[in-house]
This record gives sequence, C-alpha cells and structure tokens, in this order.
Amino acid sequence: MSNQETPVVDVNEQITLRKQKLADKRKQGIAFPNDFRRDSLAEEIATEYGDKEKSELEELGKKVKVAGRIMLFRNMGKASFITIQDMSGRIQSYVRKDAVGDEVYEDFKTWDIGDIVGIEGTVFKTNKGELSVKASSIRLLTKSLRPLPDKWSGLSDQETRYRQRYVDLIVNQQSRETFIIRSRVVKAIRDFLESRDFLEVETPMMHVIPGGASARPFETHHNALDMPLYLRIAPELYLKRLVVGGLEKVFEINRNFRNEGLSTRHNPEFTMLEFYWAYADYNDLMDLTEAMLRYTVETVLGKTVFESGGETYNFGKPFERMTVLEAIMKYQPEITLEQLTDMDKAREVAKRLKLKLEDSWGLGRVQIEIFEEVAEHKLIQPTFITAYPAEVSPLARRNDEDPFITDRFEFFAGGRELANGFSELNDAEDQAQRFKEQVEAKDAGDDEAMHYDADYIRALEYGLPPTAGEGIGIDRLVMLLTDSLSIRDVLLFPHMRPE
RNA sequence: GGGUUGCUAGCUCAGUCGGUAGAGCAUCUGACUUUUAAUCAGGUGGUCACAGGUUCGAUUCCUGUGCAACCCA
Repeated sequence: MSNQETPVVDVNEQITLRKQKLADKRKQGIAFPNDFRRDSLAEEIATEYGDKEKSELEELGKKVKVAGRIMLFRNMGKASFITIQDMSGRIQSYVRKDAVGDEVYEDFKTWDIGDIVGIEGTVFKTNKGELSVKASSIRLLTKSLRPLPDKWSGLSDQETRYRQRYVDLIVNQQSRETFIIRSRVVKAIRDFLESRDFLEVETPMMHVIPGGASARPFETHHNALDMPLYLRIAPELYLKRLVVGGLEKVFEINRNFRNEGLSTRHNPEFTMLEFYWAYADYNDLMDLTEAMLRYTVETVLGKTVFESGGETYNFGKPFERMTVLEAIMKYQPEITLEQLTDMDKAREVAKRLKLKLEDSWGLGRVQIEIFEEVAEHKLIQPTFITAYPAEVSPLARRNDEDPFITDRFEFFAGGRELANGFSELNDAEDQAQRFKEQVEAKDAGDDEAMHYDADYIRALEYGLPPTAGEGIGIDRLVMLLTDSLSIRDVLLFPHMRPE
C-alpha cells in the first residue's frame, strides 16, 4: 500500500499541487523516512535556554535535534524563518541557504505549512530576542497533502472540530489543553484512590443482564453463543460482587453506554469513576469525595478557586450539605414541608410547576421531580444533597430512622449532577424484593426499569459487608474544570451522525 | 419530539431589495540573508449544503431533505 496514491475525495488545487510534490519526492527515494531521532522538545529548549542572553547562547553553541509540523513559513529569499510545533509547543527555526546547502534550500522552499520536518541546529536568539534553532540541516519527514486552516483564526466550525479532531488539535491550543487537563484529572483521581489503598479493577463491558442503573442499554449479539449481550450501563453490580469476594476497596474508571438522546450533557458513551468501600457509609463517602475533589482541583489547576461558565467556584471551603426537601424549600420558600410530605399536596405542587406525573409514581418520585425542577440548576457551588427517597434508589440502603428515605447523596456543582453515592443495600432478601418491583415496573412499560439479576442476589447471599459506593461522571467534572459548555468539547471523538 | 438559527473559496467571513459572487489568510509567480499573523507587486481558485417549486432568470424568494449549533419538552 505504501507506494499507492492516496485516494482523496474532495480534491482542490492546493491538494493536487501537494500530491504532485509528493510524487516528485517518491521519485527521489524514500518519501516517508523514519530514521530521524529528535533529542529536544520545543518547551524543553525554552525552559532551559529561554532566559539566556544572545551572546551566552552563541558561546554555548548548544546543538539540538527537533522535529514537528511547520505552522508558519516566512521565506525571505536566501533565508527563511519557520515555526514548528511539537507535542510540547512551538519553536522557531532559522534556515539559511548557505547553512543547509543550495540543493536542500531550493527543495525546502517548495515545502508547505503542515509538512513535518526534522531539524538539526544550534540554539540561538535572533536580533529581536526570539529563541530559535539555527538549522545546519533540515529534512522533510512527512508530506502533508491537505492545507491547514487559517493560521490566525484557526478552526472555529464546531462540526469540523468534532468530526476532524486531528485538525482541531493541530490548530487549537485550547482544545489540546482541555484534553491534557482531562488526562490530569483521571491521574489525580487514580493517585488519590490508590494512595488510600483502593484497588483498580476492570469488570465486563458486555453484560448478559444490564444492571446497576436505570437506563436503556445498547444491544449486541454474541455469534458463537448465539445470545444477546448488552453494553454495560454501569459496573456497579460487578464491583459489589468483588467486595463480596473480599476486595474491600475497589474502583474502576471506564466507559458506560446508555442508549439515550444526545445533548450538551449526554453522549451515548461516557466515562464514570465507580468505587466501593467496605465498612464505610455514605457520610464517609461524602468526606472522601470532598477530599478527592479538592485534591483533584488543586492538583490539576494549581488552585481551589476557579472560574467556569461565568461563575466562581470554591472547592477549598467545606461543601454544603442539605437534604432533598431542604433544598426544595431553600430555593422555593413558598413550598412547605407539609406540602412535600403529603401525596395529594405534593402532586398539587408538581401540577403548579407544570410537571407531568405518572399515576403510578409514589410520593418519593414526585418529590424528586419537584427537586429537579426548582433546585437542581441552582446548585452552583459544590453541594451534597442527601436523603433520597427509597422509591428512586433501588440499590441504596434504607435509612435506619426513616425507611422512606435511603442513606444516599448526590453531588452537584454548576447546576449539574456530578456524583451519586450511597450506603449499599446488602440485605439479599430486600434486594430480591426490590428487583421484583423493578421487573413489575418493566412489565408495566417502564423500559428503564431494571432486570432481575439472580447471580447478584446469590452473591449478596454470601454476604456483602456493610459498604458504601459511588459513581462520579468524569466528563462532567472535566467540563467544569475546563470551562466547557458541551460534553463534546471534552470527548476526543464525540458521537456524531454520519456525514 | 417541538422551535430558532446557520451551511458561500482549503480556513475565517462579507454580499447579492432575484440578473450565477467578494475580502483576509492559505496557494501560485516574482523581489527580499534576523522575520514575528514578515513585507511588497501580480495571478489562480466557487455546482453559493442537497433536491424540488415560483420566475424570462434562483446562490438570493418558497417548500422539503441532510448536517450542525442553541432553546424548550
């Protein structure tokens, strides 16, 4: 294949010319050499020599080998300046005809912005003081056949940025930074949990029974076994099986798949951290979550107070904690506790808020609908909301004093739910009963209700120690830390309809 | 699912009250051995998203489709 012409669909004059240049290069020998080895990155050179005086550098005569993509090309006759970009940043190179030789220089003048080059030369400073590499030799390593976007305005078309992320990453520094931050967030969380003796595990992505959350799954098919399989909607039930098995502190950072609509907050596949902690409850979890998020924000951004979406966030001070009902009354003071705890009155409140209620919903579900309508989007600063009704928490442990609610919380910041955690239900008989209720709901037409997972019940029957577990949406956390309005901005390759 | 907006050169954008289009960057030719979005002179480049309709004539007006962004449910 390497000697084949690349088929190009949308050919234009510039592409045709570049293909001709590549064809000439093929005739001269190896068009795609892979024997150049660099010894320096742009940023390393800047860090090491940026502060030195012009004369100091001349004395030093530091020789470097750099490589990267040509981003700017300023030809001034018998000498040129090019700016190349590598994984660390950009550096300028000064290419003189008398330094690289007539033949190379004439060839070099035909190279294009976007081409990938290797340069050997000396670190120096120009008269204007810009740190540069004075080329003693320069080679074309990869011919680029497609012109890059405008060197000044870059690529701003959202669709192209998502569909051709490679181009976005070449020209938009901010996009590169977003994904560097994303990587640092995951690393910070991993370091934090490992330092507290959590074990990282990998559990199946393909489930026979999709469980651990309420959502519609993607379905696939195993040919050899001739059976349906589901892409997981959550790893929860497998991680808790591991706690039964004695892995008392486990976590997994991986993809979940939910067969739902697309929006600025939803992608069919998204990344979740889930972790389980034996001999702990939801209060311990909130403390741990607070410490982990504070550590993550501080490690990644270097500070605990930051701006995002026009708001100032403070992850340094203690996170607020309140119950679902307290949150409703805080943000809608005319609603009383009495109205929220009486089924008929709560339904009246919901009706006034123009919420659409199903007849089958109990008081707990109605309360949550009201909460989501009046409070959720107002929870800007980091806040834990507790005391979720059992009706909407099929996997959470009931509260000892009030069996109507569970020992559960959700964590909010920026008006978005970022985490969900609770003391786990470890009563096998109670869990079996709740699965049955879910199956009844499914039979009644709720296609987000859960299946009955008999093996999970069997695992619980061996005994799940008292345990707390939590899931944190990594994409939404990264959105907050990178000031991104859409989940697509924090996914390298977001789901798009076919072109 | 409903609504609004957008789709014009490789990129970023103008524009045509209906007479088939412009700018900057990129590209091409020429000048230039310390430039900084280099500069200067001169060129090339477009099924105006797609398909219909109205019209003497549609990129422009109308309808539909596709993709995208935003808002609502």
